[in-house]
Amino acid sequence: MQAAWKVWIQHEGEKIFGQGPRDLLLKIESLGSINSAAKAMGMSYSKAIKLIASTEKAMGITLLERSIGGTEGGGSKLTSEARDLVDRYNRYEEASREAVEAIYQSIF
Amino acid sequence: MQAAWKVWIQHEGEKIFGQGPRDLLLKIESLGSINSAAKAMGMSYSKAIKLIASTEKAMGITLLERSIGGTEGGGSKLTSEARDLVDRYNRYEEASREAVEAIYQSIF
DNA sequence: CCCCGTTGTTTTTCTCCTTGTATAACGATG
DNA sequence: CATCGTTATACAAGGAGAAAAACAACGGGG
Repeated sequence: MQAAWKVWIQHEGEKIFGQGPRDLLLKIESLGSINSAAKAMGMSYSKAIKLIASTEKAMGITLLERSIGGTEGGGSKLTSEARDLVDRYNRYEEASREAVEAIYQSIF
Repeated sequence: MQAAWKVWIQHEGEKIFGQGPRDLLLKIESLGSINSAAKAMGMSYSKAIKLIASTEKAMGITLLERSIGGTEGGGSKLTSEARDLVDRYNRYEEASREAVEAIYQSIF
């Protein structure tokens, strides 16, 4: 029996960024395309692209630099805003984990 | 844009207690029956009863004293173990809320 | 002995979400 | 100019989960 927690960012009651988008962005960064990242995560391309699009719209920032066509077909890279967001979220998540676990231990 | 969080208790990867069961238990305490509590929460009776049953099984404690039949048809009351669990969870949740919001403010 | 509103189980139905598929545009390379 | 693997959109198909419904058992009171 142990503590469990989840943190995300919301706006007007709508979840706009959390673990899912974060993991997807990291995979895109390492693999170079939305398509391969979605496959690697066992997620359909449709879902991946909708996730990215809705996040971009909700946060009002561009997360990816897309390129279509070319020898390799194209690909996507994270913008600096996306990297900053991922970084902040990671720190937010990690600090919360430590805090929540400590609180749990003190109560249960 | 604001912090959002959720805490629960899990065991072997399975979520065994969280906001949902806590809210349901509180409603049962105030209304006196699983049925009326489920209705008040816009939840189906089937879901409510499964939620209670799975929580009792996972935690190994009895949450409700059920009575079937009688003039009023019966009803359910919380056991002292259930009240203790709800109380601990409330403190766990509230302390976590404060901690997580503070962390969010310091990072974003 | 019947009525009532519970608890509890089971089965059916439905709805939402996800996946899958088809289609199109793109552009560097050979 | 044909090829290739992307991005991107639209729509059909499928499945998982929840709700709904049906049914039985219970027991105090009229």
